[in-house]
Amino acid sequence: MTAIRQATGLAPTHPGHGDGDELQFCSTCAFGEVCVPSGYDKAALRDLHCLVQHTGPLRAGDTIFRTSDRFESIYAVRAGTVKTRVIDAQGREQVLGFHLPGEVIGLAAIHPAKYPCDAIALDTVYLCRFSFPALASLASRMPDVQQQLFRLLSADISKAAVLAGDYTAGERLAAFLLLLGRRFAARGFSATRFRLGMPRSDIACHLRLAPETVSRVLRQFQDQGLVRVEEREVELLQPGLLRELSCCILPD
Amino acid sequence: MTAIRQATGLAPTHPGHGDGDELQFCSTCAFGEVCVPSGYDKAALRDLHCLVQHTGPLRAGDTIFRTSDRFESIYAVRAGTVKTRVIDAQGREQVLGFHLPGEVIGLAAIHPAKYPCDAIALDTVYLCRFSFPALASLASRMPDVQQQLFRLLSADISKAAVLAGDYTAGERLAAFLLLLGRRFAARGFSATRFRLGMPRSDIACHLRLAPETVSRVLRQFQDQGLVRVEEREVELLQPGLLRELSCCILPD
DNA sequence: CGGCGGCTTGAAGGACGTCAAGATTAGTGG
DNA sequence: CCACTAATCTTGACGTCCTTCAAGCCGCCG
Repeated sequence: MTAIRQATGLAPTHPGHGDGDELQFCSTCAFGEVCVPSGYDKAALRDLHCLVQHTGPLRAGDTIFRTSDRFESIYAVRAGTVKTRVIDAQGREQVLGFHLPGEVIGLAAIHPAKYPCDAIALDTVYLCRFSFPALASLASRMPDVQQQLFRLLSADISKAAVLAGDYTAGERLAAFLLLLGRRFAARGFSATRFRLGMPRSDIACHLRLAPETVSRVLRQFQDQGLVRVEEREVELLQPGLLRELSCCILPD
Repeated sequence: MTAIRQATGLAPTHPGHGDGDELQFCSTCAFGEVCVPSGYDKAALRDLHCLVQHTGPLRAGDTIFRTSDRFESIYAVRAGTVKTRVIDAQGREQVLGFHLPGEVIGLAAIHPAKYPCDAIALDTVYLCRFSFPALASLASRMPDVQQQLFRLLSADISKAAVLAGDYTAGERLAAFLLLLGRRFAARGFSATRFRLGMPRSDIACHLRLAPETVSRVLRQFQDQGLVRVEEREVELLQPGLLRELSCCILPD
């Protein structure tokens, strides 16, 4: 990755371990406002930092949790890319989502008390692990923590709905690329120039398309001058047009 | 509805206002264990019952909340059927879900602080309205309430994922019918004999199919002896086979 | 070099959507 | 009670988007 970056003269386009120090990461993490001291008394802060456990590095293909594992913790991605997926009764894979640094996984497991999917590292991954019982107990004492958890949970409900609709391959792919860009931007990286952390087949599974269709549509986008794709490096050349294509999927 | 029920000699197949008294409803509601006294001190219970507001009746077509309305409350359905939907940029309707008595709507609005969809009564509807700020404040003091909210939120994340997959029309319809039956059963009604509270077109929108396809597949199911459909009355004749058809969608 | 996985490209087939017309029911007012 | 209209549902014929199948390409690594 580093080689490609240097060769093409790209600015850093992907959050990686070492791109920022601990504190800098925490400020862009979904739990940031919870973890970073903000006027709480010392006892509460000690509790908080006790329940966070840094894990990693995990290698590509490593499993973070598996379907039916007993639910104990939620995780914030600190570096790398994680995919969540289910394997249905016929052995077909369904990719539920990709998770970038600063994003949280495992929330869907609260209700059944079991993880409803597998979480798998797509490259070298570092995580923050939060014991959920400890977090819930802390939330009872700190309304901000409770509020943040409610928000994270609520946001996940809407995310799932985004790709549930009945859209064409082009609409879905345009929305996927734009959304990925926005999520990188929210973490301080370029919204128009980034690296896909996953193979085409995973993108296809996620968008309910055949890998061949992903290939064809990307080629078509490139021929129309909408994007530039080289391997997994992507540049969005005409975000406005992509936006128009995806307008029926993305909210704003 | 009552006329048809009597004419066909069906047992009561649909929860309606008057099918049970207040307390009986509350015992099957998603908030039941929160609302029904269970060892809390009197002050807490008074708070709780203050923040619940009974509303209704609403008529078919009435709106409970609209997209972009400021988020203030979540609702439990007490009687009737509610659909949630979004209208995309091209004016196409997407039905996100149908909500039966005992189920909760509005949770996806916490994060953006606005409702992300419309909620519309499909027939005569009664609701319990919970002020969310009051509920969150109560949750800080009552861990059980907090836990229940976490569970409800978490469950909604998984629900959205169920129909997001890449399945055939038959698989989706089979899963839809079975799931509806289970939800009725969870509220004390028959799991195999119930009334569809919505038109075919709404089912189609929900399952990402054309209304014509819903019609055709239902007819096919009937010809195969899997179901009996008469108007909106449905009887699942071979739940086992339906289960097999839908096995890649439904968990258990 | 040679093998392997990921990606691309082409051709053929299928599942579902679209269009159009007819059937059945519910609702309304005479 | 009946006629009339509108809405919902059904059924058929045809078209389309995407998948499937098959083959070839490219970069990577032993």
